Amino acid sequence: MQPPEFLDAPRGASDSPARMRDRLQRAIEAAVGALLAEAADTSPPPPFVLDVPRQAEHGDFACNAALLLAKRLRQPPREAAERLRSAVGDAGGLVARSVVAGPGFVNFWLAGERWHELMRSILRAGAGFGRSDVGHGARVQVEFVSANPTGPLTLGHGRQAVLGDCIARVLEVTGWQVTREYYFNDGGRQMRVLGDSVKARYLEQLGRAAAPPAHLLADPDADWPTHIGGMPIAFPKGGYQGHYISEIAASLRERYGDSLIEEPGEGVFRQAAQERIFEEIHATLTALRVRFDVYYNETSLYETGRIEETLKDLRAKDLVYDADGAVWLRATALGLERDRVVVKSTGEPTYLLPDIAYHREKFRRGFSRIIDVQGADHIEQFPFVRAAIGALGCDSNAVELVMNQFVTLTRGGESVKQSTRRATYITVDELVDEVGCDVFRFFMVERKADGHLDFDVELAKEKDWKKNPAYYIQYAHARTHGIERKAREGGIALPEPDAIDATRLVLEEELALLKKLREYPDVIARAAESREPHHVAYYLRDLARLWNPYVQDGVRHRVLSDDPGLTAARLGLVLAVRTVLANGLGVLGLSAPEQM
RNA sequence: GCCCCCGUAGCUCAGGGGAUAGAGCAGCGGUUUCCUAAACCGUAGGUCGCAAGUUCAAGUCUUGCCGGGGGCGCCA
Repeated sequence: MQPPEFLDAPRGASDSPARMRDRLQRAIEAAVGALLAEAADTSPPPPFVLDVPRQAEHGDFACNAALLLAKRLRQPPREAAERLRSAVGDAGGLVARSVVAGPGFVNFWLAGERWHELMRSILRAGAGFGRSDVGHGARVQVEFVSANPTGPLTLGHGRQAVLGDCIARVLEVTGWQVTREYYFNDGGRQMRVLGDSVKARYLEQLGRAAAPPAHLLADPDADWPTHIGGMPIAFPKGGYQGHYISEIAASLRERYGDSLIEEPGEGVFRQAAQERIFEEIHATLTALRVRFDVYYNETSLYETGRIEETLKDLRAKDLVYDADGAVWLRATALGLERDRVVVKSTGEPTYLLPDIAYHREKFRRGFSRIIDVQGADHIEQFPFVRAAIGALGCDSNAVELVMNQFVTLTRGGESVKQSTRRATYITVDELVDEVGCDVFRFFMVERKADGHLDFDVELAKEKDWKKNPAYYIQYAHARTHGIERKAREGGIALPEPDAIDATRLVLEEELALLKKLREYPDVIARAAESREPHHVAYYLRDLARLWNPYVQDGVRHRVLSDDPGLTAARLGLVLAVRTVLANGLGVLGLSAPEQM
């Protein structure tokens, strides 16, 4: 029943905690199989769960297999559980004790020695602890942010930047080869409006045009006259009102004087605005420690003929038709609720067509997994893209959507109104200046992506660091270095992993820490699989909450003591906690300071 | 009208069908000879929006309703 290598393994051999659970899992599977065979039941075994119970009294692991099995064995659950328990036995020395509990759970306690080997395996693995190879080096693309270069990044983009980056990081540590990609949406109407907005401000600054009055700019539905007091109004309806537009216009005026008056908004103005804004976006992302491997230009899809090709291929499959002077995607034929326009009656594609072409390119570029991180405002779009590329022969199941809801700001309990149109919003730059990159990232990634995020600026700015969760975790890490510094001062060397006798750690809080450390690889695996990095943030808070009090109570269990063996064991714990905190902070893209 | 998200402690939120539902902040009461008091301990606080259903077992899954947010264009 047990894998032979387990029995043969030399004591102290690398025995990863994840494998400890796997072994127990296999032992239970075998026992379940035996019980079913005895009952002449040939159906597949039930998918039971073996997990870490909330209550420590319920053991190191608890299994619900007997509850699922009871009916098929025609036995009361607790009786089935008892049979299962004895069939599993000690699982080859892995299990010290097991009991039937509650309605029919089997609770397992691992043999102490096995449990303590965990610490050595953490120290040996170091930065590799928690890593795995479930991705097998497969190529995955994570596309995120993808904001149009029409203005500074908003908090929604900031959240997405951190979220996407953390998803990429957690995939990297689980064996995927990740490409971070930003879809640079540089075609289309929005960019023309941007150019026109800059040109209008340019003309206004030269006294060649009048600015629309503020009350009209404030009203999205307002129409405005062509002239005011004999002066033409150049500013486009729905134009970009941010102060940065005027700044770009002013720099063009300084450089070119009035020689651009006859230039179209779409030319120099648009180009200058796009470049300047993109530089700023790039700088913001850099300040957030977010770096992209690829900036993919929408315009390149036109230049390489991919747009036309996609349209042609859709037409060949009878998935588009002409109506009202436009070209429609026959989405209803793909099971969706309505058809949608892919080429407007003006001859210009809508955003949908390039998006389909782009996703098709993702497959052509060899990604086996494609993750789109998108704001809730784009959610409607996704099913159409997915259905269309599926119809074109791509594996649409390989495309995933990670949706993130918007960010609201509160400052001292008061909500702060954000309005892009009126340019009365707080930018990522401003907020990062205020709270710092680490805090910003932590707050943005701490919440589940598909829920609204209430960013509490007061808490984020909190310099009373015991209240600020980001600092609380970093401080826990810094403390491990504090102890190391103290040890060095006292001439105490850090122990080698093999020289540590972890069985000296017997206090309840020490065992609680070891158990928490053991969970780390599971947390990472789960965060990666579900694309939910917030689990890592919560885990780190939990771990810090165990660690800070432990260090604090320097009377009950001082790390540095007169007992060299105990000191070595506790220094081992210090290093193990540090390793896991540092690895987890790394997955979230936060720094792990040695001193605060 | 249709679609998506949310509804869990005073507030902000975790919770992978399992046992007595958790954390942070804010309360209240304490702790300083200490590896950082930038800390810690204790305490209080809940009909998990409501109602049915599935299940041995529902905060978790299904349906309906109520409440909040967002989206529903030949805009992106």
